[in-house]
Amino acid sequence: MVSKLRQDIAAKSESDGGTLGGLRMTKQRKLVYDVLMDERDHPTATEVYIRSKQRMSSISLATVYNCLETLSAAGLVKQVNVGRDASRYCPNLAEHAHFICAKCEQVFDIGLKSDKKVESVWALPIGARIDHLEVAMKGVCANCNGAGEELGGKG
Amino acid sequence: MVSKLRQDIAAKSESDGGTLGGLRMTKQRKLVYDVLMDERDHPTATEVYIRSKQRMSSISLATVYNCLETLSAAGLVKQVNVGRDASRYCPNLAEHAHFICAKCEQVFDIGLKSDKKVESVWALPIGARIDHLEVAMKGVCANCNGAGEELGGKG
DNA sequence: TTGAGATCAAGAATTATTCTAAATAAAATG
DNA sequence: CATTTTATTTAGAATAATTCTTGATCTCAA
Repeated sequence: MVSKLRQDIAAKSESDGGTLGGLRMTKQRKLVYDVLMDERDHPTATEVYIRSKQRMSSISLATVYNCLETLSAAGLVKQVNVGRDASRYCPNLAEHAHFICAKCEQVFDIGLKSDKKVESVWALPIGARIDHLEVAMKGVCANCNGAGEELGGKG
Repeated sequence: MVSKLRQDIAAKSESDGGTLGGLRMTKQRKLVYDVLMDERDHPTATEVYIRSKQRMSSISLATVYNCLETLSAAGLVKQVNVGRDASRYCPNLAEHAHFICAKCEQVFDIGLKSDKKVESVWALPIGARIDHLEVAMKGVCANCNGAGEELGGKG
């Protein structure tokens, strides 16, 4: 059902307007969404703003925030939080965790092992309703780890 | 080894000063730590500040931030982040996740099921080093769920 | 075309947090 | 014990991300 939604959005992206699941697909919203899809590197709101401005110079930062918020609320993108850093945004709707490298600051999507479920390891509180689960990891990526460590790089 | 550390801190808390694993246990640091131990409800820095001020009226917010940062770095407390909310602090050193209720805003510690490991469900990137893993859940707690829903409360 | 409601833009406001600089306290040295 | 050194605390300024406000603009439906 997620991929069905994807197709619908792609279709909308072709045209000029229309709605999507009650969400009006305005030029700005489409643009922001396209920016996220084009380079799936978990940009921050400011980075999305910079990229969006290259294609629509009139767009404002506030609008980018609005769009990201709207798209998140509609379930079309995910807001990614790692520690206290600025939020990042991600159009990968599959269940996944995030790993950020403390050196190069790249963010990686971490998928579930097949047949595994996140909730399976936690002693969840009985009677509670879990609406949202976020898993964030910080460390050093394979590339930065080992390689370059002795060069005394930035981190 | 964690509980050994605990005892040491408790001991220090009795006396006036001393060091602990290279960490100088100043009045302020002890106070902040005691505040966290006395009411283990995951207070924010501001809440810790308010409680600390009741016992040492001269303490400043900056110092509370300093102490929380120092204690976190020393591994004596954990900084808890859920979404974009203000950080909360927790002296529970066991591996656990956090669940925050969107209605009453209470934070619950969620333990691992016995014999389970967090990493077991994730397809971790080969060659990367994971230093830190944080699991945050949001939803409605057992108490707020079911009870009170029809009363049209705040959230 | 017109009116209502949604969305956008610009900039002000807010909030949590960090930084800075001076004052104080504690530890080390003689 | 007096002095020097170093770490910590304090108060307030600064920062950064995000949200809010207001007026303008757009879109939809009649």
